[in-house]
Amino acid sequence: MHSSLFTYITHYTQTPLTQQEQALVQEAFHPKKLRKKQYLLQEGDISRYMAFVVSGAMRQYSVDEKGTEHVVQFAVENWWVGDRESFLMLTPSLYNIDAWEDTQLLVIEKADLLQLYEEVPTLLQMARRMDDRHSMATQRRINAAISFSAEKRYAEFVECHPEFVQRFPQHLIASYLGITKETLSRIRKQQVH
Amino acid sequence: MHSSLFTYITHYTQTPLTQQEQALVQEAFHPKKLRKKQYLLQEGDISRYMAFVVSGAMRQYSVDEKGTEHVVQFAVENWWVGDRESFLMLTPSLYNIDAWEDTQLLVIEKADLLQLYEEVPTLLQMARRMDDRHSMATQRRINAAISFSAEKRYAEFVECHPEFVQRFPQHLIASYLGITKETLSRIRKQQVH
DNA sequence: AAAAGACGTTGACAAATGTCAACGTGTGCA
DNA sequence: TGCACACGTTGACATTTGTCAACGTCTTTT
Repeated sequence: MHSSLFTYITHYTQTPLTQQEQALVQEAFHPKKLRKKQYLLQEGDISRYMAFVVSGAMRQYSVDEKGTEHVVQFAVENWWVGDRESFLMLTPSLYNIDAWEDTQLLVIEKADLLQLYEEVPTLLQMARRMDDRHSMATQRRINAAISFSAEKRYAEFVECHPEFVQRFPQHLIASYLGITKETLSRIRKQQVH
Repeated sequence: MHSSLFTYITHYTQTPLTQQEQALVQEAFHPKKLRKKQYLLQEGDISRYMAFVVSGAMRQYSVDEKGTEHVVQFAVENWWVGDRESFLMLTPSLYNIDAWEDTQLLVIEKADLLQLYEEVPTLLQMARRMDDRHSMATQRRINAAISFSAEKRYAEFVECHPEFVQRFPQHLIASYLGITKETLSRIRKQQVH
């Protein structure tokens, strides 16, 4: 159950965990199963844990006054989910996180994570690398949002996230790109030519 | 010259630097003056350093095929500038960074920064806090970009960044919000009512 | 098997935003 | 002093995108 997490950590740090470290990690991360449509977090809740996706697919989204959903983040195998702002500040979250498919998670509580950072320096290193990657990706997404047309944003999305294109329906991808499902449908129709 | 940086570090970590640590920091960060319109970084360059803004105002922006500029980030006193992606990956930057006003910087090279992280743990702690704040801010900006109307994005911007509203002209703020200067002008006209 | 719902598509129309050109006002430079 | 330039505004118009309703196809549920 935890082995994909070990693989992930090693992949990002080039440093295998010792047996003892593996034991500490295994103890801190608790398996959790979510069925399709189940919530991991609801708007207003405080995100008291972060979770590693072992298998399945999740999404993080906000809901506006009209009830329209806006996908802020997708997550599939070997991604992390959790609202960072709520987790860090212990404030009510602005977002919902739910399972788009039946999903296997490894969940860790904040206090345990902080302690684990002390005990397993490799994990801290991994967190830093992840943060770096995350900040680069968000910078690009912001630049795309303010610079590119909907058509170009979609093309970039398909190129950078083919795994999401197969996994999530178009109306969710549209909302991730900040457009409606109808607009995305028309963009796709044009591109076939 | 370096005192505002010391103040900043202490503010974010609640840990004053020792005399010796201050000396190390002072040695690693080099003062640099930029006149209005001077570049710190040009598209295609590799961002070999990060810089702390002591005084003045900078902007980071991309330029599209049509030659239109899109502001990705503003930075004034007590902010950091530098293209993180280029800095971390040592790849050519997609962005330009230039001085909007005459600006005083404290510049640090990558190798020196990494070494300083080892020597001054407080600095590492500061970096982590900054990254946390940065990731929370970008998450909100992305959510705004995909969920809010131009009008609402502007309202939020004014509320969250009054310092930028006074400091930068409207056409730059428009480009930061992903709209044209004409649209921003009309939004502002409506809101006066 | 039937019913309900999710998903994608299409058309007609409305609303938001962009484009282009013109103008007035400052500011700083020659 | 005068001239160029940056900035913001406005109008007319084009383009993009959203909204709403309808429909067909699947899949899921009953």
